[in-house]
Amino acid sequence: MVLSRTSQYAIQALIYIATQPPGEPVLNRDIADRLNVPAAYLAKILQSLCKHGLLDSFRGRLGGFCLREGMQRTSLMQVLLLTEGPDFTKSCILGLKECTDETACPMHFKWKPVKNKIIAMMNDMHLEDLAKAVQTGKYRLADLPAAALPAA
Amino acid sequence: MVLSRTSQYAIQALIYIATQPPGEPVLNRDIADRLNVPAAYLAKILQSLCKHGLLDSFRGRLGGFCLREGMQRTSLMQVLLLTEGPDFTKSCILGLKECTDETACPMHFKWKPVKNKIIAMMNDMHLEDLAKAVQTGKYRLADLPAAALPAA
DNA sequence: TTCCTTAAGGAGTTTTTTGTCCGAATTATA
DNA sequence: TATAATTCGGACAAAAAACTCCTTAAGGAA
Ligand code: FES
Ligand code: FES
Repeated sequence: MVLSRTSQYAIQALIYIATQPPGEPVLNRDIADRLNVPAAYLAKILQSLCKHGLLDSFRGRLGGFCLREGMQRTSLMQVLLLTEGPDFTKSCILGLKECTDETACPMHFKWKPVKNKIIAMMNDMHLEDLAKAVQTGKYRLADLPAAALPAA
Repeated sequence: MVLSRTSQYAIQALIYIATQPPGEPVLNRDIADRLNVPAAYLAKILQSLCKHGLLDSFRGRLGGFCLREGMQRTSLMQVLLLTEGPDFTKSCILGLKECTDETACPMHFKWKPVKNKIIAMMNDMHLEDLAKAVQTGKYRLADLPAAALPAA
């Protein structure tokens, strides 16, 4: 309804990494297993997050991915601007090229406050906090694996 | 950010048809020209809206598409349930299969009220009203055609 | 030094979405 | 009845998104 798979995987992975002890690289394979997501695809996403400075990567034994220093307080908006593109916040819900009060489509003045809510929400959520929420055990980062479902 | 192209075209077309005198079929070609969208693709969408009972279609001379009787008060939600699928309102922003308070992802309790806003908004907007808004001339259904832009 | 493990990077495949084309069916009108 | 205008329906094509595979480079440890 709102985010591409790529964005979803990126956010899930970043939160998961943020739940892990800082400085200890996390394996792509482990993230993919944990999130139940295609590993080769996730690898591309992590690679891109490295290039954009959110993650550090290390090759070889004891390699993997870490949150870059100071990136614990990265907001989801920062992530989404990378994964969805810089126009993420600028779009008209009907697809018009411009979305301003002066070029309003018939949905504009209803949509605008909702859109602003979404933007505020994304600006307001940070990896750190989401990771802590996950660590309480009250929230899920991925679907329950089949093994965890009640036996048939 | 939120709607597929198909949904955008469908809504635009329905609003446009709703601005036209009822009972006088509107040509696919005219809608496509007016909205500046691909005619052959739009035709498929209109065909599907017919099958789902929102529109009536007429072939041959004086043919075209009309809003089905009583469909002036169709809500955008009704349209979106057709174009985005019946799970439109059910999705987790992180892509989890379930989105309930019991199966919450770490974004759930922030996202839920926003999502409910979107749903309420879509339930609240009806073709009739949107069409009237367009008829005031204050709102755009499509990007300005190149012809309407200030000369270079 | 050699082996194993890991990410990097590039090319390619599959699936979904978006968009095109064309012939057949239908209808008003001359 | 012939003709032109229109939607219908199916097949096809292109583009974008999601996903895979393979080779190379780099790093740690035996
Ligand atoms: S112009 Fe359409 S939402 Fe702003
Ligand atoms: S479970 Fe993720 S938004 Fe509800």
